[in-house]
Amino acid sequence: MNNTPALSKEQRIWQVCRQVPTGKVVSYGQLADLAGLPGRARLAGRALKLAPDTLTLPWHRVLNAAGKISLPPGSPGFLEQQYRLREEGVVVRNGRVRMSEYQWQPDLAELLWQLPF
DNA sequence: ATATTGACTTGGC
DNA sequence: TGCCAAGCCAATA
Repeated sequence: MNNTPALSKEQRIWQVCRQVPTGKVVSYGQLADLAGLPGRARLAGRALKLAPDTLTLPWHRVLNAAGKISLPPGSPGFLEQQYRLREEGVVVRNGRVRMSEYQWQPDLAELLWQLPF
């Protein structure tokens, strides 16, 4: 029988975020969609904010739908995200990246295999 | 119990 | 390009 406890919405967001490959990015809305939470972009943002550092999530690969870093420009978080993205070879100009070039397009069947739900 | 606040998105102008 | 209004809903106030 199945004793696996259901994952919280935040945990599902975290699980999907873990699958985003180096050098690629996703939007909050896309992250929510892939986690089975359509229309819940805000929840995705909140989930990342609440994520424990011990999870070492690639949170920096998550941008808003316009391809822009959603943290306050110049803030510590903004600067760290920009730095981390550049470390992976992602070109960031004015706090923004070209989604047409870097947006992750996952193979849904494969993603399904990876996720615990 | 009502109101405001977000690491957001989309459509319309 | 940019601004605005809706829609979203858990957490805060």
